[in-house]
Amino acid sequence: MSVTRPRGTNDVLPDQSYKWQIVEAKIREICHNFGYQELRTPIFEHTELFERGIGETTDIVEKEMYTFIDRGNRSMTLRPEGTAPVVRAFLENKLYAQAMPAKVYYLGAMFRYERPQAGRYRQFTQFGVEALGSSDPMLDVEMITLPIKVYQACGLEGFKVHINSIGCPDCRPAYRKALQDKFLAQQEAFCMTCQGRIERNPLRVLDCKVKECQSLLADIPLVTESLCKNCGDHFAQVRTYLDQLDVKYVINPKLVRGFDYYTKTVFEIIVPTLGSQNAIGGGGRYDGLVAECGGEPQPAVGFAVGLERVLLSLAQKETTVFQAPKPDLFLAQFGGATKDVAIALAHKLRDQGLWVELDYMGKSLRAQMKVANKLNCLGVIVIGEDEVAQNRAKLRKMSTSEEIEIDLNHVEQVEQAVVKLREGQVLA
RNA sequence: GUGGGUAUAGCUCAGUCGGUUAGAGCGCCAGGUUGUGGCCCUGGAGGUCGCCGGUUCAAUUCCGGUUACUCACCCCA
Repeated sequence: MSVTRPRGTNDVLPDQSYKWQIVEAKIREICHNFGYQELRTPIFEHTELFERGIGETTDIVEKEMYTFIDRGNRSMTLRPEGTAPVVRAFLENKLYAQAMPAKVYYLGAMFRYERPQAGRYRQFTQFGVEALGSSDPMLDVEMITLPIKVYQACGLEGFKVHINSIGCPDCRPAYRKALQDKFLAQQEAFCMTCQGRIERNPLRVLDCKVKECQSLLADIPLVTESLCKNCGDHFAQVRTYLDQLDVKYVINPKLVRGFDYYTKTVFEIIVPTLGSQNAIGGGGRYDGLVAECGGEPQPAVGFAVGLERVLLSLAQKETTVFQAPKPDLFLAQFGGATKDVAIALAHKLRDQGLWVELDYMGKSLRAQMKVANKLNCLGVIVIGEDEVAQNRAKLRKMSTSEEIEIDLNHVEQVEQAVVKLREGQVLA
């Protein structure tokens, strides 16, 4: 029996899971403020949805999907991203028949069969937002500002926003052709991967990391100068709103995204200190995807954030957002009747919403105090035979060793003391 | 899928130029304090030296393979 987790997966242990809960709570709060509601889709979908939605020739579809045949001989795929399922749910449940745009978010596990690396896992967690049914540039801007709010709420700093427009079916083909022709003229000068890209997706050559390739791009035409009027106006309006909101960004004409469905606005948010996998969020407009999935054409825009990467970049710096939770009280006892009293008291206090710890290992009082200290308990109540006899006990504030007497029959005395403990006030 | 690095206690790592009982710090447990934590002191538990094979009188050490981790490419969150 193997006790190792599958490659590229992670256990989130108790000393980390509270951080996830905080990030998730921030996300839900901010989505709520922006008016986005959660849409929960299945973990797996019909394989065809991703093949058509993401694009047959993308890396994800060609070699990264967890695809299996189910017992009914259907081809199923663990979702590698969240947008296509949202579009499917939008169409299947006829959300377009309700008030538009449809504003939804999702939060959950995605799966891609890739070689694991820092910030890249086979099962990873994405939070994403989608707005379907409107082409208003205001929504493009919300897709950039919303994740920024999330990062800021988590105490993350030092991220950079890159934006670009990659045009639409009216203007992109011409640009793509122009690039391709230019590259083909000196094809041998490019690296091997780029030579392949020239055929398949010449835009991808733009963000190649090989120096030789970059040096060949000096006088290539920029997408931003090849946009049709509609796309150009749209991009200008997006920038105007961003400026008005004082959002810092850089226009990166070489920013290209991997999925086929993007049109017009694309953006990425990067943490430069994160290593090679440094994009903590990205997205863009996908005005053609709804039609591609078989619905009436609907403009749409969205983004996704990789939570492992957010947590990773947060781990690089101290932040006050992530305070480890502390137990309110430890009830120390000596066994026998004192244990019975401690159990009963713990039960009552827990009913009042207090986090109450007990000893389950038969430890001595001294050892129980050590445990309480190790757990960072705010206070300890020692319950011995004298205390049981008199129905009174000492409550000790661990940070200062201050002690007060409490009446074991009056639970509200303990509650009041805990309020002070949580506030860091003196008890007396 | 391609290339590099690593694998010794729960964690971080020493170490063995191939040789008898493989170490440290931290953590864990107990005691010093027969009813009071942090600091200090003492003691204890805990390892098939990743796995399989080869060379050798002898392998944790050398060699090959394998798996995992890790970094980078590719790509992406």
